[in-house]
Amino acid sequence: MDERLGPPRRGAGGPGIGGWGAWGPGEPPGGGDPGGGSGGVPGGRGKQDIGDILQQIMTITDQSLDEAQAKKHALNCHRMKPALFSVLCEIKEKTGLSIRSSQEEEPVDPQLMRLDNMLLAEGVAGPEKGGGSAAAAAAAAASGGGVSPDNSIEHSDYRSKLAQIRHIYHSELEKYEQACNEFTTHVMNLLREQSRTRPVAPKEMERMVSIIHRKFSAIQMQLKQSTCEAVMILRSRFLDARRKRRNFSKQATEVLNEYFYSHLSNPYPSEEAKEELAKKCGITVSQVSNWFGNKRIRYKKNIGKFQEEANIYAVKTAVSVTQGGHSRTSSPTPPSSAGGVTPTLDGARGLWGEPRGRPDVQPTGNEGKWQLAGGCDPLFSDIPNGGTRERSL
DNA sequence: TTTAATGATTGATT
DNA sequence: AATCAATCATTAAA
Repeated sequence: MDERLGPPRRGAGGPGIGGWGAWGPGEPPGGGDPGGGSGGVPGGRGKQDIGDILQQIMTITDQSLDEAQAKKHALNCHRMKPALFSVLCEIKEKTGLSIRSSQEEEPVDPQLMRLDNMLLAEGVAGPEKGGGSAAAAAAAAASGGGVSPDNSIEHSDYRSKLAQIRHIYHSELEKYEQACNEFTTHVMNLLREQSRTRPVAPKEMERMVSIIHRKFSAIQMQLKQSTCEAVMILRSRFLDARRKRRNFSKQATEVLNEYFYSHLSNPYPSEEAKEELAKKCGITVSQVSNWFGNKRIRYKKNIGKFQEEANIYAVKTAVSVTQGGHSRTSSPTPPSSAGGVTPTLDGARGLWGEPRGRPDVQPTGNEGKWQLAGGCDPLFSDIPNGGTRERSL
C-alpha cells in the first residue's frame, strides 16, 4: 500500500496518473481553489499540503474507527477535497473500472425468452387486466383448437384456474418489480452518500443498477419458470380427459344401453350407427366406441351381473315394439320379469366370435353368433329399434 | 375411508 | 383399423 503513495507521483506520469495534469504543471489551480477565501498559498506549501492529505488518506485504514471518522470529516472539509476527489475518480475510471466495464456482456438468455414466449402464448403474461377475458379466451382457444375435442364445461374451470395463475403471477411480478426499484433507489442513495467520501463515477452507479436488475431478473425468471410449470400441469390435467372424467348423462347411458341390449347378438355398431349414437348422446364417436368396448368386455366378463340390466332394457324394447304396433301374439319377449329373461349363456360359445378388425360385418347367416341372453333376440335387432335409430345420417 | 362403477388409455391381436 | 384385455384414474355409493 504504502509503496504506492510515495515518490512515483512526481513526474512519473504513468498511464493512470495522467490526471494530475489537470492541476496544471506546478501548482493547484488558482481559480479553482475550492477553499476560496484564504489568502494566496505558496506553491511549496501547496505541495506539502497535498502530500499530507495523501498521507492521511492512505493511512486512514490503519486507524481506529473513531479516529478515522474524525479524520474523514476533517478531510471532507478540506479545501482541496473536490480537486482530489475528481482526480481519484479519474484514476479509478482509467484503471479498475475500465477493466470491469469492458466485460459487460448482455446475453439475451434464450431460456428466458422461451419462458416469456410461452407465458405470452398461454395468455398469462400478455395483456393485463383489461384484456383479461380476451387472454383467457385466447388461452382457451389455444388449448381447445390445439388438441382436444373437448367439452365446454371444462373450459370455465380451466379459465378460472388460469386466471388465478395469471393473477398470482402478476402480483408476484409487481412485488418483485417494486422490491427491485426499492433496492435500486436504496443502493443509489447509498452510493450518492458515499460519493461524498469516495470516488464513485456515474458509470459505476449505472453498472451497479444493471447488476441489481440482473439479479432481480434472475429471481423473476424463477417466478416465470414456476408459473410455466403450473400452467403445464393445469393444461395436462385438463387435456388429459382421463382425469376429471365425467360420467355420461343418464339419458346417454340409456340410449347406449338400449342399443347394446337390442343388439346383444352383435353389439358392434357401424360407424354410422356410432355417429348417430354419439349425436344422440352428446358425446364423441370415440366415446361411443369406448363405451361399447367397455360394455362388451364387462358384460362378457360377468353376465350375471348384467342380467337385471338386460331385463330392464329387454322390457323396454319389448314395449317399444308392441307400441310399434307389430306385436306378435306369441310375444317373443317375456315382458314380465318373473321368470324373466334368462340371459343364460347356455352356450356361451364364443360370445361374439371374432368380429375383430372388420367393422360391420353382418353375417346374415348368423352362424357363429351368440344368441343371446337378455330378453331380446337377434330377431329383433332389425325390427324394433333399428327402425327408430339407424335411420338417416 | 373403502368399495364399486365407469370412462379412458395402452399394448397386443387379428 | 377395430377390437380385446388389462389397467389407470376419477366419480359415486357404501
